[in-house]
Amino acid sequence: MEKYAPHEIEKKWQQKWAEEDACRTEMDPKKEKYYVLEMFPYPSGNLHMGHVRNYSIGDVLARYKRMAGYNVIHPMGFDAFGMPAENAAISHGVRPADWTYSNIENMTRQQKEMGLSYDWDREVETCRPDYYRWTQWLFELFYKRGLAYKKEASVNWCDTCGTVLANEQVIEGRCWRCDSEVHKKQLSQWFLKITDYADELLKDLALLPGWPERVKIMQDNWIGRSEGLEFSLDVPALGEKIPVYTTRPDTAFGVTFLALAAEHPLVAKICENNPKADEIKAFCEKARNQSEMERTSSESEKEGIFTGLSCVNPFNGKEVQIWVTNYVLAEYGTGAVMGVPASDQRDWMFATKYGIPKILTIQPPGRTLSLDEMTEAYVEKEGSLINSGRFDGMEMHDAIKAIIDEAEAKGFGKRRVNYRLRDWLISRQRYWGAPIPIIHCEKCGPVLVPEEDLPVKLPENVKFEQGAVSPLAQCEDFVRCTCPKCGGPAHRETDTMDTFICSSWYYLRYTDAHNDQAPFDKDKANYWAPVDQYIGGIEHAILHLLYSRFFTKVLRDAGLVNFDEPFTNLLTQGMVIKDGGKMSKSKGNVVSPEEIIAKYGADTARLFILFAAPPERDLEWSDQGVEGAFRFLARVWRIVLPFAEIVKAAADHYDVSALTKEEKELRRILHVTIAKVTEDIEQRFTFNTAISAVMELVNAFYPFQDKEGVNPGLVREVVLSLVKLLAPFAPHITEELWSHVGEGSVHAQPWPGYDEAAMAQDEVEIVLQINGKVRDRITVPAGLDKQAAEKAALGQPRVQQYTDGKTIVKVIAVPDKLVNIVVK
RNA sequence: GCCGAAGUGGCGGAAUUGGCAGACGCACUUGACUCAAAAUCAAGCGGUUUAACCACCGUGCCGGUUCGAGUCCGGCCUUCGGCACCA
Repeated sequence: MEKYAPHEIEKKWQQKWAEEDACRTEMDPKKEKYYVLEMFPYPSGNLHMGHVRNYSIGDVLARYKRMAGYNVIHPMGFDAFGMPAENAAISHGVRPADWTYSNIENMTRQQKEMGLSYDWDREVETCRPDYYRWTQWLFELFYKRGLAYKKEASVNWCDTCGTVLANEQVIEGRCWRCDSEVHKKQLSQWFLKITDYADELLKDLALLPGWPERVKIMQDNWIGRSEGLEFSLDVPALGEKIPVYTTRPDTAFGVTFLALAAEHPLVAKICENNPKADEIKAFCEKARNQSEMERTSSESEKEGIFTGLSCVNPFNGKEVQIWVTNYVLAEYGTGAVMGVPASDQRDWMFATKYGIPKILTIQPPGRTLSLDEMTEAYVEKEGSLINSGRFDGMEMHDAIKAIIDEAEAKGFGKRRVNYRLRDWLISRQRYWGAPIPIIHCEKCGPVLVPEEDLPVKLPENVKFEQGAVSPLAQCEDFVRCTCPKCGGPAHRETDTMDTFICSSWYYLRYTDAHNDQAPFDKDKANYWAPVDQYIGGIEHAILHLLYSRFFTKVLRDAGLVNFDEPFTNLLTQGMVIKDGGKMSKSKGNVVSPEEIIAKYGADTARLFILFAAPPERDLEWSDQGVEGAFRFLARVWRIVLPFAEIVKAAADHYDVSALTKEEKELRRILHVTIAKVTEDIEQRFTFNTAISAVMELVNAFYPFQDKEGVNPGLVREVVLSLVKLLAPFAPHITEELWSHVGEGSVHAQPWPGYDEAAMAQDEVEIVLQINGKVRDRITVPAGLDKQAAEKAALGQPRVQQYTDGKTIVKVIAVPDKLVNIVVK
């Protein structure tokens, strides 16, 4: 017998599969489909262990589902636009396209070396004109539906990347990609109106029982729905009204000031003819220059300036001072807030600092607060109203309703729902992205590039320089054009789209990757999509996973797809860590997949990574664990091959009743294993326990290699099942072994079924407990009833020893498990 | 501050419905094979105690429910992750 030599085997079968197009799938409405998708990678140049883990999990599912009889689509592609390509252009002078395509080539080679069962014919690369043509087409669709607009706004700007960022891409005030501090800039930018779908995006989380709870909670928090009252306060001196939003209308009688955001539009008018105008303007300027971190940290100082003006609280007619502050957010609600120091901690701190009065309007149940003794605001949502005129004594939740009703009845306010979610800022002042297909005409304003002129291709004659403005804006040939509407001189939009747009619809393009008439054919998309099982990192919990949901809903409303949600089930895999931390170049703890595959082969790499931890948890890399996985595969090799002749000669059907006791036990273990592996893959995704079950089967089978005259029918059953059970995890070695024992490809075999009857035991060991402590074990016939088990237990000498001279209070018997005797 | 997840041998982990804690693997120890080593095969492997059996202790901590708790309930502690002036 030859030794297990993974490299020859793997290369051989990878070639064969490629030649035979083994993973190619076609739409077939008669067959039930299954869509397995792993998040497509950014072409950084090399696969890392996180990719290996992601793809190994997906490949097990894809291969299993194929064997289970589904028409499986399992595609791969590249999320190929983005900053690093442009940075390479700046620092190394390579063209972003060349850099990207050579990385894709290398990573594709690495993916192929892993033996992943992708239908490469469906591959998409988002930076190719035949893909971004349709990204642009979809932008136009959004535009026509009123979901894309350009507006001047205070936006997040990253100096290092030289571009604006979406809210979702700012993490603790820093850029998600380069970690440099983000600051606000007033710019005119393109947005997608995701807020139009805020309510549905929130509500439909309920349609996703197959998503991890924490991802749904994160999206829920991010959307941040709140219900409350919007009402206006008159400013008699200006003849204006200031609308405010509050979730605590019950505290409306406690308002002692009105707080405006420094960016509030009314600030300019307040400054007209105002003796404090210079001071106010200086304050606003200072607030605007504070970093995101300084302004949004809850610990930072609340500052403000009195405008000298007042407005009127419509609920009680009282005058309240108008202040401009640094802690009210311009973008949320109305950019103005009613200040209630007694019921809001921020307002409390602000009022204390500036000597603004406080009025207590809520008393908690069971105790009496007084302002003199309070050191902080009472913010609990419990209690009843005081100092609130006609609402005094009312329970606060009832008061919320009553007060909103009154505001609506009197016409100065209305019920309102607010979201934390903001519209998606999609403009990027960068080159390597899909150009926004808009032409700016002096006469006609912004005009869509006609559909037949798409794609708006990226020009190639551009310069890349550190710190320069977008290369596209400097490219005269690109910028200058004529208006499609009036034919007059015009200029192109030079911003490109956020790459998250490209990745918001790629899973649909896979269903019809070569279509040059439409982004995808409706029937094909509706057959294959939604994705049945999506697998990827938790880092996309909000970003990509929220954007894709938004896209899907818009496409549904446009009649392009007939489902509400893109990803029916989601599995968020844990990180691969080593020495307690995430693998990273800076920590120097990186293990390269290429090295591992070169040393042990892809099957070992896959098996280790699937065995070391359940998919959702972080996985600690262990070089010795990899050795163990390799040893196991070699063990399988050694147990299967010597039986090849027997297996080939034996018949499929054999007389089970003729098996010896040991043989029968082996067959029992086999069927238990099949059931266990099937359940673990199908329902729990616990590949670690599935693999351990196969190891136990191999351990049970091992002694049989030395035995004479083992039943050939049983040997055949065990060997063929074993190879099939392991096939999704280690596709190459199993294919090689299959070529010695079976016909065709193992991956085209039906998944083995199990026989409940074979799983049954004749005898079982039960535990005998005295007061819950295990004192003995006995073997009894399976299915022995309670009385008989009890009797057998009480007859045991060890049991008698413990019960002797004591009173038996109670006996609990659980058939096939235990007998517990309670004594006193 | 709010929300969430987790805490089990030397290590990764298992115990799916409240019923034998530690499956499987790694590491380690011993034996076989070998001139020797590696590989392989066989056996052992939570702690205290013991020649051995036995016994006692043991799933972050304190308490509760139960014949029986890693699992359920109440109260903490620690670690990690997310959100964080959203009115």
